[in-house]
Amino acid sequence: MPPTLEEVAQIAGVSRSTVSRVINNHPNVRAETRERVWQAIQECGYQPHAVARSLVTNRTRIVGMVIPETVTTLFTDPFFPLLLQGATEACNTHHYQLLLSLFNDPTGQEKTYQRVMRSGYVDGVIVASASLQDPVIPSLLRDGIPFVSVGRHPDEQINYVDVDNVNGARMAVEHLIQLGHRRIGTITGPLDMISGQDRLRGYRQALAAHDLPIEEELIVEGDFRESGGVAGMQRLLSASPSAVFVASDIMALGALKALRQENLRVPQDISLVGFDDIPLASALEPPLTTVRQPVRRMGALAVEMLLDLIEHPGAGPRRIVLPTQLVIRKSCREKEVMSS
Amino acid sequence: MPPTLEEVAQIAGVSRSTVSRVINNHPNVRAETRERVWQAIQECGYQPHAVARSLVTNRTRIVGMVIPETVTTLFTDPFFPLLLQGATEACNTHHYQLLLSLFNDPTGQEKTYQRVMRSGYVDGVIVASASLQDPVIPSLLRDGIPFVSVGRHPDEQINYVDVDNVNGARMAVEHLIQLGHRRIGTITGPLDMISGQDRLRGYRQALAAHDLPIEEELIVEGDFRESGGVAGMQRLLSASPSAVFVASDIMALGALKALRQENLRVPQDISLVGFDDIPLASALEPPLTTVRQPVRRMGALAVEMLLDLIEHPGAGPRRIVLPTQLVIRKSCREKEVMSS
DNA sequence: TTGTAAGCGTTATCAT
DNA sequence: ATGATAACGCTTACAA
Repeated sequence: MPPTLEEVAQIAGVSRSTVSRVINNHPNVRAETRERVWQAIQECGYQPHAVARSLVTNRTRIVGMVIPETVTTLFTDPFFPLLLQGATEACNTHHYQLLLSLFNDPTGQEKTYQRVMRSGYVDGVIVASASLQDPVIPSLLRDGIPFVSVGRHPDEQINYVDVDNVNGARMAVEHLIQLGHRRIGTITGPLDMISGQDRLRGYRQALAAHDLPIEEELIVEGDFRESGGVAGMQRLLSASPSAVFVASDIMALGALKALRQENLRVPQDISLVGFDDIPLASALEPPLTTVRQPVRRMGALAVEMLLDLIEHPGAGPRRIVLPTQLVIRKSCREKEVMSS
Repeated sequence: MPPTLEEVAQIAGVSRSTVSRVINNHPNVRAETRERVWQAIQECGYQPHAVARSLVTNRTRIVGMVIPETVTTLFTDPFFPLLLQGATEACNTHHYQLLLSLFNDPTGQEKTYQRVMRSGYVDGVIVASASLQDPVIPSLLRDGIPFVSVGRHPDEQINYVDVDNVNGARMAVEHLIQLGHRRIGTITGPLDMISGQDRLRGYRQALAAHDLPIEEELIVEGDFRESGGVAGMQRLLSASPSAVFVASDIMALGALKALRQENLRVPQDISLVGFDDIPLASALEPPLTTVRQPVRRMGALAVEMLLDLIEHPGAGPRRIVLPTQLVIRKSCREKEVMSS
């Protein structure tokens, strides 16, 4: 049996409360007793029992990371790993812990939600890229559980951190425009996700800013998966774009494969820009020009925002939008101006 | 305030204990009261308070996943994500939760260990690919915390799940031998990890089985990272192998880049086999022949073994070794027999 | 500055 | 079959 407060108290010859005060550095303890208590603590290797503590403080120092059902298959995409890494690191520095919840059982969603969220184990949660109709966010709101969303959300009262998807996409497409491309297609993300919508919006903004027409046949909806990239590119080909902005690197890989299938070369026959800058991007042949987003940092900031929320509830909504960055590699090339 | 047992009891007109019995399906409750209690539970939306429950049962239904310091940078490698996914899914089906701990602060290792492991929040842990001198395993043993290691461990008493690294490596090298290669190099994993050692052992076994000499200059130690693959291949080149078994796909990517640098083509000039079968492998040019390991399954089995351990302590050591599988793509080619 | 005692929401023992 | 009641290990008034 691990030692308890009581035992430490015995050894130090004080009461339980005094030991408790020492551990929580309450001010009103005589320096000498404080000393004696610490010694007793060392002596028996005392470690506070977090569960018991939580029962009275109503705080567990555990935050949850909720990854909704729809995206668990994307786990091979380094987005979640990086987000997790950032989040865990922030937790470590603040002496919090991270509980990982995949909501991957569509039928039992609500049940799982109840079990996980209302068990009292988490002080708050981070919700990773929920689609707009995901039921988790409304539930959280209803239950008054502190949370921050990774990826912005139209609802006014929701705290989030996000990257500037609109601007990132816009930079990507403007890069293509500057290279002389005029027929620029896009394979979007799922349009029920804000990030999917935002990247499409950036695409539109870039075209509009350069007085290029927006043609619906140059826009096909994808799903952030490789297979979606393949299918998207196949459909897009009939609209014969000279360049394509693909809303994720994983889809860009699919697009590349589809092009190879058709014996089209990148960038000679068609230019490609991705989004994410996952390690794969630089490993592709040709190395992919793409938009880098600070995912790990986003994970860390999400945790910090959440802890702030937990410790200072009630303040106005918090939002952070991080910048993105265009990384130019070798998948784009100038479009020669044709005289025809 | 969420409802407590007491309130449910009030509504149902019974005592706290009876409600508790109903919730834990104890047999000795009259069907009719049971019914009334369930109704009361629905009525007020009661949810057991896990923390309070844990205090008395000494069980949290939380398992920890410990990822030691040395590997956190490898988080972009899909190994951990997949392991996590498998583990989380298994947790879900058994109504457990998963607490993720990266031990990424080398100085505070022991402190973090104490805080996380001895806080009483976890019923047991899974230790992911610790190096042989990692201090976590001895600590766990000392503290009597149930755990299973992902990756085998020489210590007799340690429970683990692993893949058959020896055999996987052996298959890979035998594939090269069958293609006619005789000078086969290898870039190993870190040799302070059992998986690194085992894959090297497989390499040696394959050569030995075919009466090929083992030349030390054909063996260079890597680190499971891309940069290690680059460096390894550069060194290996002076020994002029016609084929190389690289102990991880990520390193194989590095090796490929190093070869490109030297204007050597794969597989025309040199054949390459990797290990892991991460998504990158099939995306490379040429698609990489590699050894597939069931990582996700390993994660799920690790959790299941751990739960078994928690629920039936004391039984003999448990071990699972899963088979690996050679996936032939396009990075290897027959070695023409030269008459010189 | 320190100690006493109540209470957090459960489960478990022991009566009834 | 059900109800008191005592833990579980801690924090926190309140008293001294």
